[in-house]
Amino acid sequence: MHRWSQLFIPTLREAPADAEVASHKLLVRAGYIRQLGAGIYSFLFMGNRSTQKIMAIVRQEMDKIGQEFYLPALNPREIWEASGRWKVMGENMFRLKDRKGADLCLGMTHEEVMTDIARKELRSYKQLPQIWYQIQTKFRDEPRPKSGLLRVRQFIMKDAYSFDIDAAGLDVSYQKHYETYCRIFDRCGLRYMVIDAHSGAMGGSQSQEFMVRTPAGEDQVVSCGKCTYAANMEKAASKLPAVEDLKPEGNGQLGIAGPIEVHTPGQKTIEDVARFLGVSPVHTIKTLAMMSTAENKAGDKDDKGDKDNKKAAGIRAQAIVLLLRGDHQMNEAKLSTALAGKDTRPMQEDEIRDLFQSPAGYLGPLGIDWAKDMNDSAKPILLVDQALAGRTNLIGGANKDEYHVKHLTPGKNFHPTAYADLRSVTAGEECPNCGAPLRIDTAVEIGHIFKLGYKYSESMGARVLDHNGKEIAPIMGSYGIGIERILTAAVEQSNDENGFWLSPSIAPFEVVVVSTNSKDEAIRNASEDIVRKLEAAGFDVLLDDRDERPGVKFKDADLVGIPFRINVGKKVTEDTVEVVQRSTLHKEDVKISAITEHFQGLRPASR
RNA sequence: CGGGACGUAGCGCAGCCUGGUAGCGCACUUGCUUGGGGUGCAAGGGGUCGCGAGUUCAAAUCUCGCCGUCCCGACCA
Repeated sequence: MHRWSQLFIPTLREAPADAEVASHKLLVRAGYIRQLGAGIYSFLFMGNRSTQKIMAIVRQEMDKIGQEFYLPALNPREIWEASGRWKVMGENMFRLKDRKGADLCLGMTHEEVMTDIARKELRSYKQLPQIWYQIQTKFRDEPRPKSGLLRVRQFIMKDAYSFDIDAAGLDVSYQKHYETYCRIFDRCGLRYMVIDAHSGAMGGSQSQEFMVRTPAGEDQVVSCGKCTYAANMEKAASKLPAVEDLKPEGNGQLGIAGPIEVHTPGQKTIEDVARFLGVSPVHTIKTLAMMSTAENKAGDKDDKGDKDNKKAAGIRAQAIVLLLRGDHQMNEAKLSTALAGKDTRPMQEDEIRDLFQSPAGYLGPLGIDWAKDMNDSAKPILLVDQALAGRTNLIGGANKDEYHVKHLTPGKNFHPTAYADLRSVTAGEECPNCGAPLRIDTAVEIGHIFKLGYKYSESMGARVLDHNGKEIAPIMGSYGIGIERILTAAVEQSNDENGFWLSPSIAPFEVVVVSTNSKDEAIRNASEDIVRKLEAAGFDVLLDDRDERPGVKFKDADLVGIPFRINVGKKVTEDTVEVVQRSTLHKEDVKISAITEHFQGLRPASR
């Protein structure tokens, strides 16, 4: 029997001043966690019970589709060199040396170790498909740990990897994970959404994230209120209302006029220029100048050391000019996708002047010899956002101080290297599927499924023989769930000023029995009797037998996340206790003799 | 890594400007009291004032350096 009086559940009336978000404050106040350092937390009794239950659910569901492994957190440098990520991970990876001076790191994720096993062991298509998973501690040296358990440097992750002979097989493995993840999050009692995610340029053909809406989240999620469309900001699309182009000016001639320079003294921002010329920003072009930085994030399989990379950098750095509609915002992830994973940085003013002979605020597309296609690395690339395709008579920079140009028409007056989706969606724009207005929310990512493709199997040399005896690389998927984030998200979405409530499936206890007066023998006996009965029926029950005033116990019971409370008071003489549902605070009298049946009735059918 | 704030008892804070015996609330201990929403009374225990230098007769307080934590930004397969 779990007696509160004997347990360590250090509840706090006030949250530490450090805590900002609800889940952080409440998990500390409820005695679930304590902070050890920035982004490093200890789980105490209650917190550990909850995460253990979450892991049990994850295991049960994952065991239906895969096999559990347990891989080392301590990894030798070599396998990370093999995949090219020793370098790519940069400062985000914890690194250390052993006594012999050999480089080691703490795993941030386990594609390398899993693929290493695969390359050593898998030989034939007959061994495929495989789904391997583990529940493991990950380490990431976050530049800025924050928001309590939301962004930490050490955390538990369930990570799974699939190996298939072909893309069709990967589709099946991916779908299995999708369904499994839905079951896991459903069982954890979360309200979540599944969104299309940015899959990067690394051959990742599909990627979805499981998100929980909360103001504490760090991701921006675009979703449709009417249909099921939902996507990460980095991927989201929208329909734009048609824009009526400006009429060409001049002697009444039809069609499109040629570019005309206009004097725009002191007008630097889009808003200034639009106002000055008496037009809406939708008729203007926003010009952004970027410089590609050397490394190809997705690529570099062969990490030959600093010198070679720097040399390559010198060759590959390239100017990239972006054109967007004046009122649109550039999205870096989309830009990266358009550039096949290349990193970019904004150009310096003097670079713009040197390259384009234009002052920084007045850059425009005219008179520059743009690259013909994306592979033309000798000339600057002109990337034009799709929203400008088909538009006419736009206003843009004249490459000349205090001058803009009217009557710019893409494809006519200048020739883009390519069109691409480069802009961020904003709230209220139309859903690409159904046209209803889109909303944007912040959310926290609790799971991610990802079609990896061949990146790791190829770079690390995993090969199997196919039906024809031909050697091929297996195609992989990777699938993650943040264990603590399930807890955190659950707290974020179910709390009030007095505390939080978890689903019975992941709460440290399903019921707390409050003995309202521990000096009263009848009450005390009845309380223990109820606990015994419920435990016999398989419930996790906490008995609050502390010698405290009822008010103190009620406050604590409300705080600590337990979904049901039984108040044992004077009515025991009438065989009656009060059952309180924490989420609704709904109270009802229940006969002690029928207490087990009462709770069995509340249980989900499948168990 | 850039910008900002903070560091005094387990938690929340005052004291610092104007240098001189370290304080409040909660929590904790003991006794009494109370017993359905953090009961009341009384008596107690607990602090290297983040660390290190410096100035001074004297430093929580002034100066410098370091460390730590939080927030904004950058970053976030």
